[in-house]
Amino acid sequence: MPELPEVEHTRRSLERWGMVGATFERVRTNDARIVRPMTPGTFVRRLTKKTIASIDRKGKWLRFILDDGTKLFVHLGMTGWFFDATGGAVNHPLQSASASMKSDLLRFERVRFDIIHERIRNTVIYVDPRRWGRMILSKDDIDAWTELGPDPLTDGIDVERLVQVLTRRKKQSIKEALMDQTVLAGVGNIQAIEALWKAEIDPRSRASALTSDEARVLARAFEWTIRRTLRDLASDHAGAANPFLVYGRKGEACPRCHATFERIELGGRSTTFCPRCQRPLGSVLQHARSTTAGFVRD
DNA sequence: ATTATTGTTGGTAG
DNA sequence: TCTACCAACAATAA
Repeated sequence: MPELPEVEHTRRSLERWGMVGATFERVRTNDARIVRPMTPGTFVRRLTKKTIASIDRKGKWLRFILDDGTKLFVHLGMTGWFFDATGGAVNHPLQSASASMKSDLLRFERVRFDIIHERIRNTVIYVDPRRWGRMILSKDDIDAWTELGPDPLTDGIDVERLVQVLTRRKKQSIKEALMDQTVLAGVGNIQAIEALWKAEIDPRSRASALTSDEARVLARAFEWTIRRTLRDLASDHAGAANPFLVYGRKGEACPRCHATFERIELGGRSTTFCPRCQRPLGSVLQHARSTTAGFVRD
């Protein structure tokens, strides 16, 4: 289900459900795909009776630190969810977390955690229809975690570093480059689309054309879309409708300039953008200055 | 029946 | 070693 904001929301939900400080009383799974290369039996044996000291996140990965120093890494893939058996599901940005949807998704239960925290028992269920998610138990940090770039929310965006790493991407579009997890951890298709719109940057521009000034605008745009998505996920109407301004809105009017949004493909991923007010890198600031003249600038 | 979907990875080529 | 491209993974939903 996940990009950075959804995974962060999931992390906060797991904390709210009492997972930090809890002990795994019983773990059940028979899904050899999600826990690979460990077998389900080994996974269950290694996790049972361990206590969770903390849960942190980098990009789209969650990391559970256990009391014996081992770590459980979790990636939600495209369709991974956590459910609290007694309460609701983690909110989904694009779909309702209604009771009917929950019971529908429970057909795809893959891992079940029975936990106990200060004598209170709870059950947390991992559901994942497409089974692209992963759960990896390891003594050390795994490569997939270590190799991630800085996380925009926890580390912030270093504008000069961004320019420097993107300068090498001579062939790649700015949008594809931003979705590379070593460039910025946690940026996926939706957040890239929303941030490029906010920054008024044409997603087809070569990544290497990004200037420092444009990178600064882009960094602010990421902060804007990440905070906005987090706020939406925490609201009680989350999942009621598409909360995004651009993603999934091909054919609709751009809220800024009222041109019609177009959909193209970049790096095999669907990309919605405004053909009028999203400009090629190199001309973005001049354009922004001319179009915001007389208006308040953020 | 066809097309699209919020992500990563492993192979290949340069 | 780094960059770039693509098929594969699985299960729906429109």
